Amino acid sequence: MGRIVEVEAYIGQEDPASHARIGRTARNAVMFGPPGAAYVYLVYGMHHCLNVVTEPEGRAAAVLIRAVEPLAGIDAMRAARVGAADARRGRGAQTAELSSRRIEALPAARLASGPGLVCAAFSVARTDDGLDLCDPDSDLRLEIAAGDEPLLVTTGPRIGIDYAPEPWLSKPWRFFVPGNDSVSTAAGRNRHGAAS
DNA sequence: AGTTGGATGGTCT
DNA sequence: GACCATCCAACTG
Repeated sequence: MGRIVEVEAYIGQEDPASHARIGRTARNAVMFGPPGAAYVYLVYGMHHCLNVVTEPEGRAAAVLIRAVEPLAGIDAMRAARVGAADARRGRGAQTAELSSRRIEALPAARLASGPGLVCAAFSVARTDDGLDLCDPDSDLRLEIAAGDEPLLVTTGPRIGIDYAPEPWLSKPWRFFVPGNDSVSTAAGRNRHGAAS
């Protein structure tokens, strides 16, 4: 269990950074479905990314969960990270042990500090594509953080979409908690946009 | 502290 | 056959 501290928005087929830009396909079909569903896909042949479908059926939009601050079940997340690392083949047993050692030494805040790492820590895979994240009985679900004091959120440009033309490339559609240790480092967690 | 390149496979033309 | 909504190790300075 954790708190989401970094997300990115991909809005509509007109957004050239979105998987929906090419229209409905077998991979992105869930994005065109009802809101609240999980859209899970594989990137770079080895990492999964978890999104939440946000707009009514027919309009493709989703929010990518980029980072989660672990709050409970930290041992399970760590074990899942080790398991995900071990699952990769083509590496010698020695390097596998080294990577396992490195994960064991990781601070809890860094267990899900990136979109691929979120899925590794929470054991999210392609088989979770289409799940209803609003189902209170589901193992994988969203909950309202009741009782928490509101967190400061700031914005910045989205990460890893250099192929997208302006103005989309610079749209401040990445939202994160500035200074939070669990925000992804690739995104440069000390940077912040206009709003504060 | 910042940059670079390799791993790796599903998906679409 | 090209293209990735990434991560990490191994470099440079």
